Amino acid sequence: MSLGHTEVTTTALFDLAESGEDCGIRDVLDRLGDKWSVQVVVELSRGVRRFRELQRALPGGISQRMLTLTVRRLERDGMVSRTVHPTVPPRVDYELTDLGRSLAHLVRTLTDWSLQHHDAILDHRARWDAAQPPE
Amino acid sequence: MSLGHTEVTTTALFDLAESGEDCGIRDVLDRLGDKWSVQVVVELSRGVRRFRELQRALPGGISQRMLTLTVRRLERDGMVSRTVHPTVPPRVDYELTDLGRSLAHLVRTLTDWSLQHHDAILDHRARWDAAQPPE
DNA sequence: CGGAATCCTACGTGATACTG
DNA sequence: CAGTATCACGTAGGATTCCG
Repeated sequence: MSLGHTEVTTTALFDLAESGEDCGIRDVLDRLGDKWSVQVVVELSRGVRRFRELQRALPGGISQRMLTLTVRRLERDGMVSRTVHPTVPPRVDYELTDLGRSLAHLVRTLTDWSLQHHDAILDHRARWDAAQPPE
Repeated sequence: MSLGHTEVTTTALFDLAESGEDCGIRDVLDRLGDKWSVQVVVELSRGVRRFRELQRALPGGISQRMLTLTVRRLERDGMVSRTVHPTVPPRVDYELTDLGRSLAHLVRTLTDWSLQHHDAILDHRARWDAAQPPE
């Protein structure tokens, strides 16, 4: 499947405000920034989910391919555990790990911030757009 | 320049864990997730910066085009103020707004979390990669 | 059911050249 | 200096098909 092993993603050195060190924030942002990871983490924070359950639960309609890629990447990073039950038909359960639950808390912080400031952002946008070249 | 007005980015409804409401988290994540915004915010959190200053300060080497796009989007969202001094040669100062400083705090939270868990993530990745089909 | 493999497209990003 | 305009490219993501 090739999830693009680490050499690719570890491009980013990043220099933080007071503590002038780089950190792995790029790895985290790459996951948070993609289209589905956050939604998957949120849904899994509600409990164990099977593959199709997860797919149907996500608003917007994720494709099988993207759901597979997303849970695989989360699993690779240790956020999600994947349990295959050798039954027929097959059954695969996905669940947040401790690390994943920690990430869920972080996501919670993000959503809280978004809720608080989203209106202000949209407001600024509207003003900025209005001030742009009438074209 | 067309920064893709709001219709495009407001695709995401998003359902949060306990509070089953959607919020503007997608707008925020789109900005946090792109390649340069976080670095720009961090650099600006250190003080006012001119265009070239900003460009030279960013590790990795951002192109003029991407720096322009990045600061424009941040300005559009109300995170950054842009001040043009009508001198020759021109001088343009960029500075975080209150909203931008609030975002900087959020970024701080993100980097802290990353610092705490990055090792664990890399660890899991190494293990996952090693466990993969030897191909 | 839970994928993998393949093909295709849109968009984010980079490189380069030009301008006031 | 601080941009804008063009082109060119890689890749995230979607649609479809096939498999155990």
